[in-house]
Amino acid sequence: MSNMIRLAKDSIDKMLQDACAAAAAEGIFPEGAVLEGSVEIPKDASNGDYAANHAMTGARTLHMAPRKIAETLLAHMDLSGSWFSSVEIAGPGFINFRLADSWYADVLRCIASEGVDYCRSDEGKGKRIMVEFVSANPTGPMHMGNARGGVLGDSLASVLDRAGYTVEREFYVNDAGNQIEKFAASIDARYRQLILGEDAVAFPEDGYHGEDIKDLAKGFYELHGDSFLNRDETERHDAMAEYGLSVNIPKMRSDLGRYGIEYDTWFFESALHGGYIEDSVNELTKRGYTYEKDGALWLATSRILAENARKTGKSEKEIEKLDLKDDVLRRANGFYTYFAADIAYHRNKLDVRGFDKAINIWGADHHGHVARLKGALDALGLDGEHRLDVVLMQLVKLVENGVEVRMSKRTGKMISLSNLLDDIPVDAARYFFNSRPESPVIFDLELAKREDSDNPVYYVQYAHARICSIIRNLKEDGFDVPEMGAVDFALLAEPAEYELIKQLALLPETIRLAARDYDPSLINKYVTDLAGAFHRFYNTCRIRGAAKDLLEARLALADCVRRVIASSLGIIGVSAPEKM
RNA sequence: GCGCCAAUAGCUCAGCAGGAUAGAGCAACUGCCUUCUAAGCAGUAGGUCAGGGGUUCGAAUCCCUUUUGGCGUGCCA
Repeated sequence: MSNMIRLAKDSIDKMLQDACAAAAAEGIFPEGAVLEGSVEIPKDASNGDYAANHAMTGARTLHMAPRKIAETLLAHMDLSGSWFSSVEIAGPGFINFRLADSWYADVLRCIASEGVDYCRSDEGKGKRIMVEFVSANPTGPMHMGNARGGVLGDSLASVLDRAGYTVEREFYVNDAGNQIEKFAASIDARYRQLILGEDAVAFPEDGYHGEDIKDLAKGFYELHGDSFLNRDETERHDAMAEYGLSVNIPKMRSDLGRYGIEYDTWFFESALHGGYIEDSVNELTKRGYTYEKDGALWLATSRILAENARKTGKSEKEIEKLDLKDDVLRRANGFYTYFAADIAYHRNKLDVRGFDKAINIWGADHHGHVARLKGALDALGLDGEHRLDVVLMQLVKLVENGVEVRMSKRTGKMISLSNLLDDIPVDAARYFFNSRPESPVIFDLELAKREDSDNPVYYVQYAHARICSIIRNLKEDGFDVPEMGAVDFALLAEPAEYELIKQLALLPETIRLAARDYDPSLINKYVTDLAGAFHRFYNTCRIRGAAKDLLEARLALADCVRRVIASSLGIIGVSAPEKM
């Protein structure tokens, strides 16, 4: 609840504004002078704990040298009663502030009193957000891209939850449409090959070639023998599809569960096919955004997007460069396209189920789809531009011994999510894949298997286990973690202690940024930095054996670190072991 | 062709709504355990932030351009 970083920055800004107003009142600054600037945490702590650049940005508007402005501001500023012990001018005109003990003590008091809620804010105001992620085709095993999408989506959902949104996780099951027909035809061909011999039955050219299809055919055969051999093709395919999905969907669910991912909703595409897709398309027609051509029904995507672009001030030339195209909604054969189903699905999210916002985690190969889907929702009056956000993640490149391995179902060179989890621990995989979505990931399987003690995730977990061990030992000595009210935090005055507390204070701000940027990887970086600050503290500041008051203050600090590490790891789905 | 994403230490990556001397882990080298977990800490070495222009007090960060790589540009999903 308490973002001590924000509060400190805001209080600095306020002091500077007040000083500016005071200087203006004396006629030193022009009347009504307003200062703009930002307060940052300098990389180098010798430049203070916070640095303000107001004097430099104000140079132009105030017609005064930056350092002169800074001097004037300082002359009109009073630090007494603030969180800061000193302020000085440095470099080209930075105003550097140093934190006082009161701030450090307040940080620890907040963590102690707010407990698990320490990292929560109400910034999201309870708005309902749906995060849809993975949504892998149920026609085969999940791959490395799904592994990454699963981590990013689940972690992002947790981040948004901590940031005060009401979040639901959803998996969209594509259990209808073209690829299911292909899936069924593939199983059917394998089934008949099983009975009649491989050469007797042609395998569909665009079918799924994986071994898993043969396994499904075998499973089907074990259930039904050759009783389906002479049935009507439609009947056969329906049975095959139903059987295949009944095996694959629970498998996806259990694999994801193993990965620490639980969904609130598994939404089936087939539920949209009972008239809702048709209704959605009709609605677009009613609103005048469709037309018929070559027997198909088209969405005037180019018109919609061009209108949107004009609203944002784009020139006709720029719009022309967008190379906009229209999309088919209903094919000449009468079937609706995937795009039509997707429009209906997102209309369902925003309209029927009333989410304030829908966030999708998609592979970068779908990026061409984003603007079109948003445009279609705009056309439905659902403001897709603002209510649908798509996080595009770059795909995973698999490397073996330094050589790229092309993943393809055809060659069988594929590492599925369940294979991955057989080879490396869940914690390592979750930590590894939680990287910036727009950066490509190079996954070296040999390295990942080998990376046991070298993996940064253990560095973090080790810090947690270390603290637990310290607490256990001290308990044997008769010391429990003290009540925070009884602790004299002013005793914590070592540089390593200040650094550690500053790091603790950073979590709410990190969550705010991660939620704003849809980038849960910021939590990885944060918790790694926190673990580092703790390890340094551990090496310079002994707890056991210190004088009682100091021991208790340090023990209380260590316990705060333990709780913050545990809750940070919880956000990214990594466990916090008490022993290693 | 057009569009989107990327390029930072030998390797994997941080740093990106502009801020001070570009960071971390791994790998290499040197130290630190008779005291709370050495899966740790301290230090050394390692860089044309892909190349070139521009914007300004200040650019790895923003803009333009070139190069390289990935992806997209379906009556596929």
